[in-house]
Amino acid sequence: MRPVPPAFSTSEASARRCSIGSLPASRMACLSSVIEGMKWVGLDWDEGPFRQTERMDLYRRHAMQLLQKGQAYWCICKAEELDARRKEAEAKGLSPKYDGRCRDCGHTNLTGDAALRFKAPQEGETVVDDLIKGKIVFDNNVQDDLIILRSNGYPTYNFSVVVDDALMHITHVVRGDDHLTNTPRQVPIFQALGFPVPQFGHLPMILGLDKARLSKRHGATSIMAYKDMGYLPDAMLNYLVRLGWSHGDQEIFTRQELIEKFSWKNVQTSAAVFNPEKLLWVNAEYIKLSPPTQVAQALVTLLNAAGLTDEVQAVSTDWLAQLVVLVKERAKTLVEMVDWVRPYFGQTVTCDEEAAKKFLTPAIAPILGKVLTRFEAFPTFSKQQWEGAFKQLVEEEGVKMGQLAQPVRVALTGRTASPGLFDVMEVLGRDRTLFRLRQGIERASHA
RNA sequence: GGUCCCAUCGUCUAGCCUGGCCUAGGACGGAGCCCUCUCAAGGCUUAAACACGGGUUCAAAUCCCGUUGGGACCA
Repeated sequence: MRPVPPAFSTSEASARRCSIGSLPASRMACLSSVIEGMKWVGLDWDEGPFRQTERMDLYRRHAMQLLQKGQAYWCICKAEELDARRKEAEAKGLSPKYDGRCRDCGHTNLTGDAALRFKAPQEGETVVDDLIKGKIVFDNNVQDDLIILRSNGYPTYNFSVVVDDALMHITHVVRGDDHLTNTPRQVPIFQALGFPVPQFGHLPMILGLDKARLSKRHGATSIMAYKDMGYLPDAMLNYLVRLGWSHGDQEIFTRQELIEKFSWKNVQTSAAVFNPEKLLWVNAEYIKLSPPTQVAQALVTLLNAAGLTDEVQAVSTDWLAQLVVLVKERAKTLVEMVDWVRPYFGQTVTCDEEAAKKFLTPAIAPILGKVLTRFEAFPTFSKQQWEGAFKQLVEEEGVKMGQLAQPVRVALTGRTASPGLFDVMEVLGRDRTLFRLRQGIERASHA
């Protein structure tokens, strides 16, 4: 899936179409994951998806129309013959295109196993004024008389998309640049059918780290895998759009900005390498910038997945948002955030053994006791007051801040790394802070 | 093989159209420093690129030609 900057798809003249070729059942699963991915990042469409298998009569009708107008003809050459002749031509150094044997024979399809070929113009040139690549000129004399209906009666890709685009009044065809050379094959079909030719825009491909085209092969995870890995849909969209489009030095865009600032001129012409590290950074930015309630909402899914369902149900959404604020600048993904946030659920704390061994020692227990006493003296929690009291004690005891802060941190969170001590206390609340402190002292004294 | 597309730091890119302001700017990642109760975040500094060769011009990353390299399509 190649995301198109939303500005394109919102331009009033165009309906947004999601079309699906004829796929074997095995690939339908793959397709639904594309649709799921589009929905997740909020790429919307107005019509469809359409299944080409349900539109057969449309394609056949238009094919017959071309036949009647003399712009198509039945070809009775067998596949093996064509193969042989192609190889022959190649051996002689000629272009391997169809030799036009049946072009003017006026064959009919009596036997029912002829293929219908489009009479492609053989003179002049087909000019495509691409929205992204600019003017591209193709010589018509290298164009093949391509088959539009196979001998089994099914339309070929290049024909069916033209019929679909025309019938659906598509004004802008924007697709990967792997379709670039299909364009001069399609344009004459629009013209032969008497339809206006839409504007074309060919976006460069996205490559994997190895510079090979991005595919499921080399771990190019499906877009939904990023949801599970804790990426925000807005971050995903921002990264993907920015990959191949730019607006000066700006890196982070709101959806609105994306729409307002989009311009074809700034779409990159060359392929881009997908860089997971930068995506990670963009995601971190979004975690920091997005409304905490929104992040919290996305986090809940991951929390549940991590088996914290009961814990989540026990707390308010407001408190979850507060939690997000507490840890948002240290988590680059929601999965990381789940881990950061774990210690703040429940009454007691799960203590990291090594952390406890190092910081909750008998030696520190007495000072910890004094901390507890001072805190207990306050009937309610106040960041300023508690921090003041703590610092005063540090000074009186003649210890370094860190010497006391780390043991308290371990007592409160069970870990040696956490957000600011007093921010932690605020989220924990007075009672749980005191409770965990007492437990810590208990543990320290008996260590 | 033919046709078409593409080419600026490792990566995403600005600049190219409308040559001079480019001793090539930003971002990710890297290195270093600062801040600091830990971990982050943040701030500052730094290394790192115009694929190559010819032209045109007073002047080219920018215009022209060629080469090389990558890619797509055709079967």
